[in-house]
Amino acid sequence: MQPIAVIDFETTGLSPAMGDRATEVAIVLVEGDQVVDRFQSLMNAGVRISAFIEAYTGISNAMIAAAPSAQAVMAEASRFVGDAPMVAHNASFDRRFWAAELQRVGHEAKQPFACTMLLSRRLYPQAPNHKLGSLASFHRLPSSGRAHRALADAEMAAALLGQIQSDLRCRFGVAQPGHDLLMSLQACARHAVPAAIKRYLG
DNA sequence: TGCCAGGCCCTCTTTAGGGCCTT
Repeated sequence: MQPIAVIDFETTGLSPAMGDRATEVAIVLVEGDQVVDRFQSLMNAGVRISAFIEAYTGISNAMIAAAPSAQAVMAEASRFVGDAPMVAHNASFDRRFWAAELQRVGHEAKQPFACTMLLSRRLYPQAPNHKLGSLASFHRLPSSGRAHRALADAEMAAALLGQIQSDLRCRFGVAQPGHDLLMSLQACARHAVPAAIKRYLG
């Protein structure tokens, strides 16, 4: 069974195109329902962290100063992920930083991304909202540490992915929901989810 | 407690605008 790499970045802001950089990355490897490996590291990209971001993430300039270089961390993260397809919550955000930080070390971001936020909007329209923490509460998923730190959020996203896969099995009878089904579902409008499942099952 | 961007999606729409979500 091919593992899925669930990733979460902490960063200095919202846009690598505006000069924002990653400050921490965490990746959780999932096979079926099981977390089989974890990678987490702060990273020093040589940029200052604003007071707002420090309060938001708990990651300080002192912590970053003592961290390994962004180049070394991203090279190791790239090796850790390999060719595994990837998942993130609001994946458009993490995909941009994944691509931007890898480009700086000469690596290509070739992995496909599925998004637990888009999938949750399709599968759980009754949820109060689709923030990661809210969905974790909605599903009563276990807490795994301080919110807005990379490993805790990656673990939470992995647990949400497990919930999604479990619900696909129960609601639609899909035996082994894989990354290809997740990609298919997130590309469909909300009302077309059953049709997407039907196409997936052939 | 916020701004920056970008993709998705809803609706008072489609010749557009704005909310959500990520840090």
